[in-house]
Amino acid sequence: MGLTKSEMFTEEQNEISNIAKVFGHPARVAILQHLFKIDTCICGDLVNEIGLAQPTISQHLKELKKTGLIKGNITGTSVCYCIDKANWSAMKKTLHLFLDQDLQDNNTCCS
Amino acid sequence: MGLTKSEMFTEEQNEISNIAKVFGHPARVAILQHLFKIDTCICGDLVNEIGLAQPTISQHLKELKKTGLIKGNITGTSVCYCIDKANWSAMKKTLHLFLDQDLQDNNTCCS
DNA sequence: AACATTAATCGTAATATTGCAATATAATAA
DNA sequence: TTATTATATTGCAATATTACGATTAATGTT
Repeated sequence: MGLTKSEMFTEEQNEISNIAKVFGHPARVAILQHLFKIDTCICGDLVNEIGLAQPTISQHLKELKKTGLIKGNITGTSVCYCIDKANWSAMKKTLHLFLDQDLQDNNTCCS
Repeated sequence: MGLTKSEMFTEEQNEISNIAKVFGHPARVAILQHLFKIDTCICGDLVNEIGLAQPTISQHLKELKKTGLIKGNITGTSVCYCIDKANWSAMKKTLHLFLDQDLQDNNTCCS
């Protein structure tokens, strides 16, 4: 159906999957990497840098803004986007908790 | 179009987004968390644990297996699924490189 | 005012994802 | 052999995502 049954899962599970979904497109990964690299940006740069059409980039930026990973300041006719450091840190903490789970190494069935 | 233009991005960007896409559904997060918790598993457990229909769980397991995060051993009529530790570690390394990027903190435009 | 520039929004087409009923497959039990 | 049990596969309907042309909105420039 294409409709995720979010209500069946814990808040943590939904939070993790929502974060992951944002990273689940190479254009958004590329945008974030570029923002990290130059540490300041405008949308036009990204259109040239990444090669997708301007409306497509704008749409991806909107997704990133919606989850709070980036923020944008309007400066004249252009918009300056950059990483939202506080939210990035919070997101990292959530993901690390999930990724850094350790196994007790006592599963004899799959070794 | 729903068709990601993967060829426009670096191998690293595609790798990160492919990993993230797997985590981009709460059912798959729940499956992985459960596998970590009990450190051994069969599919039937997951159907009860998670509450989605058996074919749906089976489909999610297939995704997880495809990316190598889990592996399954056939034992009689049931299949024992568990985390693939080596691949999990490799995946973690890739994601950490991306997540732990640091900002030079010299962006004056968005502060 | 008239035009240029930049980014957002709208509308739409194409593809992907999710979920499940029905069915198939495979191994075991009776 | 005939159930029974456990999981996979198929087929399909519904929703989501991706991409972009056309347009709009907002600001800046001449």
